[in-house]
Amino acid sequence: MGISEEFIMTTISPGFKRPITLYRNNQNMKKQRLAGGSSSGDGSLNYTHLQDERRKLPIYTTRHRLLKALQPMSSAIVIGETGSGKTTQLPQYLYESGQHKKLMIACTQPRRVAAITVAQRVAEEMGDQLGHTVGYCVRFEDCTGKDTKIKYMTDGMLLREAIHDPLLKRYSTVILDECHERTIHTDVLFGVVKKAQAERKERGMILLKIIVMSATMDVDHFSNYFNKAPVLYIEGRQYTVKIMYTSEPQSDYVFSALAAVFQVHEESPPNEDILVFLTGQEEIESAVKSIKDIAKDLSQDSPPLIVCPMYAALPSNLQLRIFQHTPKGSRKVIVATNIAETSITIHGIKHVIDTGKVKAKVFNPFSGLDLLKVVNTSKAQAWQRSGRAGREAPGTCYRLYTESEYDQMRDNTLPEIQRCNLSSVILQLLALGIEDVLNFDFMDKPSKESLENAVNQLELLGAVIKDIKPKLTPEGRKMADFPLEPRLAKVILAAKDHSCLEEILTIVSALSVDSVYHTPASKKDDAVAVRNKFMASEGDHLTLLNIYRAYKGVNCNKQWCHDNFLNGRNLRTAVDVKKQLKEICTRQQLPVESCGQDTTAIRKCLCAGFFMNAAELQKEGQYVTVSSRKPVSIHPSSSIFQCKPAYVIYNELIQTSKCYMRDLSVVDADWLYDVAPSYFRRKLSKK
DNA sequence: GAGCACTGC
Repeated sequence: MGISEEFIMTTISPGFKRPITLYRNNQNMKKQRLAGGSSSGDGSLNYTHLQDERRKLPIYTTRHRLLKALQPMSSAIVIGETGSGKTTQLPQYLYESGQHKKLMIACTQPRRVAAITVAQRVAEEMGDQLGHTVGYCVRFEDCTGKDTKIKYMTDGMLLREAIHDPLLKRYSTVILDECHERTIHTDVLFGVVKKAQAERKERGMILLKIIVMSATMDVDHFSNYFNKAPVLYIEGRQYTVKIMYTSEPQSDYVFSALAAVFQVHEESPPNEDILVFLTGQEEIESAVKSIKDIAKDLSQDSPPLIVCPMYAALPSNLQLRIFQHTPKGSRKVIVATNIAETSITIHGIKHVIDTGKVKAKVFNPFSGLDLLKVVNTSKAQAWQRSGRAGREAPGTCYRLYTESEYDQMRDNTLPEIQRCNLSSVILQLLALGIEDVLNFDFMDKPSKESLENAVNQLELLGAVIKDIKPKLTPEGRKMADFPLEPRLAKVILAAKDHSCLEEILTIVSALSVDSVYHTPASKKDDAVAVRNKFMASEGDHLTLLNIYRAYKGVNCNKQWCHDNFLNGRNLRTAVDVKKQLKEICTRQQLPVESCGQDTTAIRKCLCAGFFMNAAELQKEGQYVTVSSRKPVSIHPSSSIFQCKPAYVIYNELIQTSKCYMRDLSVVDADWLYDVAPSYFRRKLSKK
């Protein structure tokens, strides 16, 4: 093994070691050192103060040893807990020491906000204007310049860049941060940077240094993949979090969470805020209501409770409430989804209540259907959650499950790449010039079925030709240029033949952002009634077109969105997406034309990308899918729910009480045959 | 006649 004692700065103990056991309140209580400390500061701090701050970070004491160790290494794994300063400091150290060799240092993040805020902080620390030496690059925003040497970016962005430059020639170092999260992008990047490194070496070019940063302890896996790369450990700045387990398994985790909230509320001094992890919007809204109702009946002596819901679909103005300072003498309770696990950090949290549950997309390989289901978290997730109680001071985490239930949890969440449709990934790898995609060097290889599925879908779309190895077609190359799933990219390319790219770009943009609808549970009927005016008889795609046009017609007015139960944030994103897609179309010399009122042209284009998602009305009034004759129904939220057209196409199937088609358009059988004659001949002969 | 976690290009 390449791990040398000399390189191990400090060993830390994340949650996989046996902790000390104490007892109180009949509950098993445990003591554990956890991630803590905060590295983000406010923007007004001056340069000298910031330099002091930098020197106080745990990573600072190891600076020289770290640089000396990294100098000769082509690849390294850096393990550091939250608060160690690795994300802000390591790129600076490499730059200051000249190890960047005049090329850029890339540091990738799974999330946009992280890339932006870290870059801002580092620019400040260096006393430099953002976009000069230090910059960031995320979708819709490139804040880098000709002098940029340290570039923070989303992992997806580096992957996009790699399509046009597979050897990553502008970079001397690529730091892949937060690798323990195992996003589909970092997992693909692992293989891409490894290949670039080998090829640059072979061609005698400047070597590519790869640094993989992670909070995980599963270091051997990472190290082995990168040719037994050495592992460096950096100490974190952490506070003790007491872990409590329940003595008995809980049958109703929402009820237990409410009980826990009020137990903590009674036992703890005010100003110690509580963070509760639940699974979804509805559950959270109802829990928030219950907490408020119960709080009304509490005695006058107990501190006032401020209860805030938090989930991604919550409008931004309501999201901001969780960051407001808690008035002295009261207590804030935040009820959140796993958005509070990594994406946002809330100050003042002293108590975490962890139900041990999360809503996750579960892929059923037998039906080929996605299903959103409440499942148990992994151990890693549980530790991530408890860490949220120890960011600024020692805290407590109440786990609403027993210790033996904890022991039965899987260690890590399954990497995204093993539970997703891979058609985008395969298309990207082919565009990167990877010849043998089915045998690509993944750190954790997806199943053979899942890879073959993806290739088959791409073949249907005309993006690849199946030979001994799948080969990219010129059309596939064009599709890869779009930041869209292949089916939607295909719809755009098809628009050329129907002179309706303007409308198609709008619909595709609206489809590729989160829901443009906002439906508060209490005003469901109002929302449906008000939005009725946008409904198109041809289906949901044209309804989206109507909404987008109306939104632009009022100059993207926020109040109008609110009045019409639409999500302004997501509509705004759709406008940005459309602009970006339009630029790519212009580069590809696709004429952006409008078809006016001709919705037939639009629906024909949609068929080109979604013909494999067609359903046919049966005599009994039931729909079946054309691909597998599976019984399906129109989702009640669809604008054609009341109608019974002979043929429809849909964007996705979702299994709940029934198997529902979502986002539909009414189509003509002839259009389907025209767009994929051989596919439908095959399907016909099966009948 | 129903209900949708979270990211990202």
